[in-house]
Amino acid sequence: MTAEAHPTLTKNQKLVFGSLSGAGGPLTAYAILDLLRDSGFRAPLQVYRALDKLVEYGLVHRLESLNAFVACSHKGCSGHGTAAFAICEKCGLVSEFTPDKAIEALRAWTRDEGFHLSRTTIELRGTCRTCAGVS
Amino acid sequence: MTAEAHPTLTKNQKLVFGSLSGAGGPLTAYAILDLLRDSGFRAPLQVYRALDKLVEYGLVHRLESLNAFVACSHKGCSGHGTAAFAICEKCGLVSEFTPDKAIEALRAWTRDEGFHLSRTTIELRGTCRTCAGVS
DNA sequence: TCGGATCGCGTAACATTATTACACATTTAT
DNA sequence: ATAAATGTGTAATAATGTTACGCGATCCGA
Repeated sequence: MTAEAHPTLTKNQKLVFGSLSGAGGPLTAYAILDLLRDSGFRAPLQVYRALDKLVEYGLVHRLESLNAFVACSHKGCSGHGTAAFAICEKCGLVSEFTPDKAIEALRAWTRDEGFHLSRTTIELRGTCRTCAGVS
Repeated sequence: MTAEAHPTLTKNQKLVFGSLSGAGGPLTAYAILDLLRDSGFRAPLQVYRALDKLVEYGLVHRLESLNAFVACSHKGCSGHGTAAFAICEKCGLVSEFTPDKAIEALRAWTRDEGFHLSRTTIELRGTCRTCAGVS
């Protein structure tokens, strides 16, 4: 849970985090860039640099299977453990959750193997309750 | 484990699967393309089409966090369930395993949520026993 | 056995995602 | 005050993935 404080955000980091928070869902780096052109952003690197830091601070997660980024759902987020994501392939809804049992099972494997874990990606693809119901 | 037979592979599928099997580790689509130029491959699409099918048949896995592909480690593979991957960031070693407990825990979550699961990605990043020992 | 439907294949062009290289500015610690 | 570290801006380029189009082979029903 590493509830460590993160540094205060720089201007660009605040802008990127703001656009992700406002989006209510995942955005690609280039989508963020487009949103922030009015705020003076001109190049992808400005976005990627801010995202790197935000991910490092635990304020933003990267969705590997989407090549996109999403604000952490912990509202007053100050860092936390591994998260999992369920991604609806119909409506795009992304649900963040913390599957403690699964995480512990994976950790047990790493202990047995002598694997030093630094980062865990868990992403579920499928159809959310609403879309599954509609069929 | 859905031990269903897959269709016999086409020429391109065999070539792509062969290059992945021979590699002993993950390859990007473009790395495969380069390996197969001598066999007549000219364009990325030839690789991606074959990979799509091979993934569908369960013979190949996609590593989302690497944008790469790896042959399934089940030697005489004829399809199986969800796999997890531990990726060493020092030496590039990728270990495939089947974390049944973790998978069941995730499935339990999907049942509670009414989420219809179609595909599960579990990828661990870190340092393998050997590289961790070396420090 | 003819004809359409499906599937695989080849090629070109293009779209999307991410990084490298370089220069300058700002902040931080001494 | 100054050196080091961090953040910023810009341009160019690399890496990854997709769309569009046409052709040939195979499968299958009429």
